[in-house]
Amino acid sequence: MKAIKIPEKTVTRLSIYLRCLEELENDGVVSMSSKELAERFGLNSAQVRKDLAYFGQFGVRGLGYYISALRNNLERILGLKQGWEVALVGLGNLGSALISYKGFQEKGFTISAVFDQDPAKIGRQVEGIQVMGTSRIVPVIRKRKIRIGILAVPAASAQAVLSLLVEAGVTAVLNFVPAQLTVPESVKLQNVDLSVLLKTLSYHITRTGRPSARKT
Amino acid sequence: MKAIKIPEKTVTRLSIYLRCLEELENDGVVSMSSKELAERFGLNSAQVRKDLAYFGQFGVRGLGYYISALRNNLERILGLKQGWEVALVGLGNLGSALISYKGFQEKGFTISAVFDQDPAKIGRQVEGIQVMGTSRIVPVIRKRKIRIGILAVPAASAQAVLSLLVEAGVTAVLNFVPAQLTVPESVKLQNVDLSVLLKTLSYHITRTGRPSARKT
DNA sequence: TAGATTGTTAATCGATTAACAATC
DNA sequence: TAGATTGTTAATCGATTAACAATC
Repeated sequence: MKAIKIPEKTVTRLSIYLRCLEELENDGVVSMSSKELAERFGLNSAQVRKDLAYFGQFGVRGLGYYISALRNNLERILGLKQGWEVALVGLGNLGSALISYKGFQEKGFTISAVFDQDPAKIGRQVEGIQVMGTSRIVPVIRKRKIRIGILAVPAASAQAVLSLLVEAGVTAVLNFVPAQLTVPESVKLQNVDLSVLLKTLSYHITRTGRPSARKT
Repeated sequence: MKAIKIPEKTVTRLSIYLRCLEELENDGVVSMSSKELAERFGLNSAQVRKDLAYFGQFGVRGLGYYISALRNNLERILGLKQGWEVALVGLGNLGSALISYKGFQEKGFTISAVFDQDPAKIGRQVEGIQVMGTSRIVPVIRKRKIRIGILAVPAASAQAVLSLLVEAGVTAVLNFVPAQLTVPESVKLQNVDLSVLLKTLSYHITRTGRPSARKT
């Protein structure tokens, strides 16, 4: 058994390829070369071939890739052949937003457990799900064997809640909390730090744009 | 004038450093070495020094960095000494979520214009802001000199709306739409593709975890 | 077969890290 | 001054891209 490490960036690109392949399939396209695909993605054709080659040989020399077969393979590789249950912790502004956001469901990710520590929220129904207290995190997630968590709590309690999620058996967390959090090696922590992203935009404007839209 | 290109990753790390410095300052810490700082960030000390060195000499040899002065410098570099107005386009699930999310405001980013193409939404007040039709994007953003846009519309209309934002003079866009969009060189498009992030998690579980939590 | 395109190796590019002279 | 730590150069590492033999 060889242990070729697959770059994180490759996995990210794979799901971008997949999105594009779904569109192509809908348009009735049967096959395409890595060169044509790369143009759509705005990438280099060698990169497309190399990304795919990490997982096997999916192309046909002289012809290219069959769209439908490739789409199928990418879904399998990414683990999208099955749906996933997701546990959301934190029902503040962002958490509430996420639970009513339909985008996750469409991709096969179902928020099926919601936790908050506010007694005023516990017991309420949100999008058909009863909100539970944080003391229920470990038993409920364990029982239902949920593997994905979404962390949308205040920064101060983030590490404590994250540890509970990990204890409960979650192995992948989508983290919206702007804080330096630690997880065991085996757990994947995917950070979505909106304030960092905005600051990057601020930097860009400051460096490249003429000053304007000042707000006091 | 020299044109040293500053890596995107450096800018991202700068805003992570800033968050940590704010905490340290609140704790009354006066100074710290790059080694100690790097430990907090989970990074290499040489990287911290190099990231900072792109922008000037902020340290004191033999001592380290004064927390307060460094925080101040990073705020200046990132363009956070001023507040920024932000235009939000798309008042669906995610857009509604974002407008009530208080996290942006706290960091000095104020959503001050909201657009949607749905006649049922136009004219309504949301968080004290009157929703405008998409035909108002160009005149309103131009008039108010807004430089940052948030894109939260359906994929099908994303490119058209994005082009309007660019036409209106926006130079930085936080994009939540999972689609391949194009902007002029001068415009910074920051993608936040939640479904890609979830698929990365799915991949991680599939590769590393035991199968479980199957949803049909 | 001739033309096209893959899969893969080798070259290039860029980012991270180690090392150290400069200097507080 | 002696000890510590910066700023920066050089070495290393990893990811992207060019090139091409294999082969449909």
